[in-house]
Amino acid sequence: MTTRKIRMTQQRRFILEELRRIRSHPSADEIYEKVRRRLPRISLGTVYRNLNILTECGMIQRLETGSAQRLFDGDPRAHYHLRCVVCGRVEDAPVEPIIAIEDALRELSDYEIIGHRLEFIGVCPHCNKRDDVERG
Amino acid sequence: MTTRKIRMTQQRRFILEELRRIRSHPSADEIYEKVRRRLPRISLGTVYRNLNILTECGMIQRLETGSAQRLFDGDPRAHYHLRCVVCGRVEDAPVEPIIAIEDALRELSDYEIIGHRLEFIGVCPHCNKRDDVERG
DNA sequence: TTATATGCAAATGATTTGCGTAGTC
DNA sequence: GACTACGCAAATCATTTGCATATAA
Repeated sequence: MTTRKIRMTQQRRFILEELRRIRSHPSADEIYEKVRRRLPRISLGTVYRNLNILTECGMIQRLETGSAQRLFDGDPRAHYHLRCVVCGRVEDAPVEPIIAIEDALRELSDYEIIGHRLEFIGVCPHCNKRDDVERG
Repeated sequence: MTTRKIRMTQQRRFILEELRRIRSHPSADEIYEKVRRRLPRISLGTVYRNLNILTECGMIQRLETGSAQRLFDGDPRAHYHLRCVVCGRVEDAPVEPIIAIEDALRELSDYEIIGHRLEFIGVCPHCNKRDDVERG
């Protein structure tokens, strides 16, 4: 449990800034493209390293997706997500987290429960509209 | 939307059998190792192909994990999971799914909600015991 | 000053795919 | 017999890592 010293480099700051500015939940590659406009010599490896460090520090969150590619969330607070099955986009769900949801399980399981993740699955308005058109 | 004909090959049947027999949620590689005992010439590619086809058919489920590796679940019914943060093991959570959980969001979101996934995070009894020992 | 971080490129690891052959329906 | 699936090996894709150099504290 060595406490590591974190230096605030330009790369790290820009990555964090982009992540906080964007409402969506971008992939490492999307962040790389954004930051590259301001820091043309940054490498993709550096982006990955920083995303991992910032995740470990609890300054950002890493989202699991169905595919191999992960997404990142600049908001470190507990909140739920809403995923579009058609286009894969992930947004924050406009509901507050319900911590009480863990209580029932505490009595029924021999696990020590420390949290939960809830994700809603749906079709976003954009894809919904497009589906209508395609169906005629 | 071409309806594809699915043939029940030995490989496919054995994969399905293993997945249904096992209570845990194995990776493609673990399934490969199990099936290989009965079908020594099966290839890992075939295992992946079948796991994907069975997932598309809704006969099994594919689980997202924090890492790149996916896990598979022989139970196709809607149910929640319980993940150990220490060892990564995933079990079924001993609670019934609550469909009503989606209702609140239907009014608050412009997404067409079609489902949700809930995962509890905790420490399994096995890892909990080990932690105690290590802390002394 | 000195440990931490970077850029680059090569390595990794899980998963997918092309192709010729085998097996199911 | 026709068409799906298989085994094998090579390809792909996201992510990680080794190393020499640069930079924040």
